[in-house]
Amino acid sequence: MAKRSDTQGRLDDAARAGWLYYVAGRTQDEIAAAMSISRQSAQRLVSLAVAERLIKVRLDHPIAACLELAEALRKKYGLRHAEVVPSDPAGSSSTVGIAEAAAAEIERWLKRPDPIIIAIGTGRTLKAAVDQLPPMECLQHRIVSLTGNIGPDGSAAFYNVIFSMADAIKARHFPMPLPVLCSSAEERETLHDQALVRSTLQLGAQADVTFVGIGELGVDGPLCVDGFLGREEMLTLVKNGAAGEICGWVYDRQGQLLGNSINDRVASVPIPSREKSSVIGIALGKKKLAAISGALKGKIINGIITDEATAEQLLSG
Amino acid sequence: MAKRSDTQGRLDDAARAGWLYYVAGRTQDEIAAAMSISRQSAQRLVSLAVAERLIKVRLDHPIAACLELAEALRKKYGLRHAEVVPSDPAGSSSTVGIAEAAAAEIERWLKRPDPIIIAIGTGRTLKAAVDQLPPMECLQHRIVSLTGNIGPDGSAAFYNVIFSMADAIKARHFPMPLPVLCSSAEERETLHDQALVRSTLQLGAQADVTFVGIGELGVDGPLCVDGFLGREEMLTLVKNGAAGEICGWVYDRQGQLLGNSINDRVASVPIPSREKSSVIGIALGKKKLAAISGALKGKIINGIITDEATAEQLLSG
DNA sequence: TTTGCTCATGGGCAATTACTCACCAGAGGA
DNA sequence: TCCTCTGGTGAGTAATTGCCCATGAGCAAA
Repeated sequence: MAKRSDTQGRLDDAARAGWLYYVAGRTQDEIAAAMSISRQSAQRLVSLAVAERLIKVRLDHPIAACLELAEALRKKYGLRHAEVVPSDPAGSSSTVGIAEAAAAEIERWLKRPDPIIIAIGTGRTLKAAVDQLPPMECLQHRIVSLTGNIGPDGSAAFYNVIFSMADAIKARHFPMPLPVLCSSAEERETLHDQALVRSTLQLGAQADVTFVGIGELGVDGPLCVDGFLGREEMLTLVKNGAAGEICGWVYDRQGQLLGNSINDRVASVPIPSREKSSVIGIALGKKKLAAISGALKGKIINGIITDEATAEQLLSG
Repeated sequence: MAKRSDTQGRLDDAARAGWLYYVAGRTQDEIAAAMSISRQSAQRLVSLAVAERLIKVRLDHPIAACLELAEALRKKYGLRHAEVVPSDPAGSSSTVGIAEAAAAEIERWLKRPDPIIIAIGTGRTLKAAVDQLPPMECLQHRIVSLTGNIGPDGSAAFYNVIFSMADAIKARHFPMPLPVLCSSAEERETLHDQALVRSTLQLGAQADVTFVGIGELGVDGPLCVDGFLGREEMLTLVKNGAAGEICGWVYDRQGQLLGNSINDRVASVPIPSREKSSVIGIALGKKKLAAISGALKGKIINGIITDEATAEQLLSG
């Protein structure tokens, strides 16, 4: 019984010490003097107060909610990187805030002094992010595009992001001199066998970090809007369970690549290893929810940059 | 990337750093790495977060000694509410600790779902408490100031607390468009007869809970320091037995309002009924002892938030 | 354009804090 | 009674943090 009351008294002391430390801002030495104990004991009491959750810290800032969501996402999906930006309340645009955040993240990688390989996917959101990049000189790095740069009509694909990136960033960049979709698996094989293409493919496979957009499916999704797929093909895909697309690779709600689909004809570099490198998806919005969720569940990506509203839906789902 | 010079962005970063440090428990080195800044910058952001009061620390523990004192106070003076916080041993500041405790109590009232009327007095201690409040949405409540918001020189009275409160709390708030002291009893009557003022007076009278500071008298007391009373007037008051003031209402050591004094000219709302509502005084310190004691003895207040040392003196006296 | 001011930065260093180790005291069981 | 286990203590040491200073960028006034 002495033990019980001692424990109680110790918690009181812990509370007192914690109060003096955190609220009154005194040092542990001063607390030790005030309570007539050794400095080490004061330190123990303070850390006990923390461990017993007597001390509650709160952060009054809109960012706090975002950071908590990011932490939750990281935990739920085992991510290497998660970033949540505040939702634009009036937000209809799919790039508000997220583009800046993604640009900041890209910039962090570009600032590294050691040479790395950065792979870049495609998509409007990613393009908006890249457009936010300030001019930089990064001759130590190599930047490689995961997707072909030739559109369905033979012109340059507009949302091939690597050219926008090359405008701002001085680095060696490697576009893919291929269409986005081949007409058949055989054609893809032939094309991929070219020396130039092969080295680019190899480069992509070695990427240290990859940034990709995430496309939703449906007749309003980017694959259709940009003319890579016809309306009928798309409807068939959706009927077969397709939920989203990254660099043209189509997957279902669990993030499993579809086998009997256009995936045989996608000319893109396979998405780099999520074991050995960071693959960061950049997307937000209700329309993309299934696509983002699938990519996370199937571990097609191991990093995400999104907004508050989307993060909440991802966590509740 | 956004310009680093903009204040908003810097505060966001400070919030991020503060969150990572206090909530996630990372070291400043880790934060620096995560945010791609130097460790020193991370440290600056963390201390900025503290300086900007983005970080709020609260101690959640009923400390035995304080509880005992609180219980004794409650019994001795028949109080509805008594709260005692640990004294800062080296404490010179009159707001350390007590402000947090008072803020917690105010927050408890604000969190009530049923609509209530909260009346707010004045004073430095009370202002410090209100400054600790986190942003809240409480549209169901009404907050009314007991004192005028026009200072002796015609400017806005700085320690009129309701405006600070309005910054953090989203609720209907009703300041008093009056001076603190009128030049005569007649002027007061005229002013109080205005329709707008009358409705505010009425609102104040209906308050469910009232928070007031307690001011000591003397030439160093707030009435003099803030220029509401001249030195001579004050000395006369003290000679006549004045011991303290709440919202400008001056009372003696037994808590009886003085009849022949400035009380005829105080424009404040009468202190709400202690029979039907809670009137909580917030004060500590040896200088205020007579003022606090008088307010308790005369039942001008029926609740007190103070510190350990003051509580002990109140009980021994 | 120059000048002067403000403010963020990074380095270095001293103060402060956290952790590990060895030891001790009391409770409870064999 | 003795042993062991739990939980606390102080010392020493490594890690972390706070502060000062010189520097340089951005900006407004001259």
